Amino acid sequence: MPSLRVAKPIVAAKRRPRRAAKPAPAPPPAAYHHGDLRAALIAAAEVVLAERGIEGLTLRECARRAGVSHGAPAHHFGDINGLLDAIGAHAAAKLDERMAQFLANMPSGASAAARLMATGLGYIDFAVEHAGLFCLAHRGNGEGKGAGSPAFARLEAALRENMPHLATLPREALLPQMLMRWSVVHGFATLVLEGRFDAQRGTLSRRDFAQVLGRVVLEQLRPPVFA
Amino acid sequence: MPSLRVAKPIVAAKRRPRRAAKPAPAPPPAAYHHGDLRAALIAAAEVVLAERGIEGLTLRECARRAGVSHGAPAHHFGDINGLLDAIGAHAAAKLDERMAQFLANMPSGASAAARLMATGLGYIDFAVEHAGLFCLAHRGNGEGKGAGSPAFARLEAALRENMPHLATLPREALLPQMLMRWSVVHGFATLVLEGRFDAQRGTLSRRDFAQVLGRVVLEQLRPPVFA
DNA sequence: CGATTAAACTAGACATTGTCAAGATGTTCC
DNA sequence: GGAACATCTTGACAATGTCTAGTTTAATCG
Repeated sequence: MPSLRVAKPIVAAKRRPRRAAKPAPAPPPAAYHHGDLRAALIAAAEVVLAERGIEGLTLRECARRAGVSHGAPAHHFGDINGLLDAIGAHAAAKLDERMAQFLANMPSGASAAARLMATGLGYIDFAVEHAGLFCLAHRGNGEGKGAGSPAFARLEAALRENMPHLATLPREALLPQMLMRWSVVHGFATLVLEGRFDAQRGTLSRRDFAQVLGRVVLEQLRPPVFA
Repeated sequence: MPSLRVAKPIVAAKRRPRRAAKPAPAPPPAAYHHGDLRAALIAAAEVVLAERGIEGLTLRECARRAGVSHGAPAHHFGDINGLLDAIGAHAAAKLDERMAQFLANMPSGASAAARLMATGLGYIDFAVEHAGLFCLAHRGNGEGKGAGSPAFARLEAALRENMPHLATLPREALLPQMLMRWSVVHGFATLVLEGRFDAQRGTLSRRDFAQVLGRVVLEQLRPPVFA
């Protein structure tokens, strides 16, 4: 990284200028020369990320895998941070998907507490299985982040379900609870990713171990506050 | 990073070959040509880290600041990961210092819960004030990490104090509690560092905001489980 | 005390990376 | 058909990590 000087996103912010009327062939803003190179580059990047980790993720390597010249990505992402942000947005969506999936896999009669736990375990599972993506999922201020994200809304709903006597409280009143639970899950996932518990897990895969230990850790949060 | 091939720490692991009898001048293994270049490089690295963040930290920049040639660091750290690990070890020690300091600043009559909270706030404060160092504090399997670290021992002591009825329990019985609390603090610190709450903090500095919000979040953990 | 050995460091080279500028190629629209 | 434009290529440049070989300096030992 040669120039870390001040800030020169010069060619950065211009994603989809216009998408005027056009009943034409490909779906969204499809192919010019290549066929939606932007998506292809992101896909390539995710493969690299899974293969060589975050350290091996390079603009040029992505271009290579996509079969284009090394300068091509610049027009779509401007900067390498642009690419990282794009992957991050995709990753955030996938993370949310995983949580929703864990939630959907619960038996229909499951308690609210069990469903709350499930979303947490989904978060942890995604982090451990896709470490690279997970690291990039928290970038920029894309609208899907922090408060306002679907994940946060799900957390809020689960919490209200779980504590009936708080169901009607204003949001600020249970925000601390939400933040605390978010912190536990995020922190635990991070610690696992840093290999902090690798000494304790025997023959179990990191993923399985994260699930069983994660469940134990999250159990510590019960009984729900003030219940 | 050219070669991510397999693993070639060739000149890596040889820190202090021998330190035979020698009542001579400088303290530990002091100066050969430069005067403990190793320490000077680490110091320079920490300055760079504070000035330009983790992205601006380079072997060559450190060498420049220390006034040595660009190849010099290799003999002390072998790899750039060697330097990062060295800084990480230093950072871990400083993090522990900060927690101990927060603990020491408590009034002598403070409750066990308040002291437990204080160590957590110390953790958070260090993370926010020295983001770069904090990121590197969790690397490798240096003996000061994870279970077995002084911080972990402190946490255990505070927990036993806080829950008298658990004071005599075997360690495994309260390990989940320790992990959970570690996760909250670590997770919250990480979220703050990622700028996740920057929209909510008004004019407060990130550091101050982390303290007040951190306190609120950690309050949610009381009353202590099963108490 | 002088020679040898080894450590600490220098200097040069190389491959790789991010970024920029300029040009070539195809698409869209009037 | 031709202008305007987005897309992509090519070539260049500075900067970085790492390797190799050489140079300087300290420690050791006969």
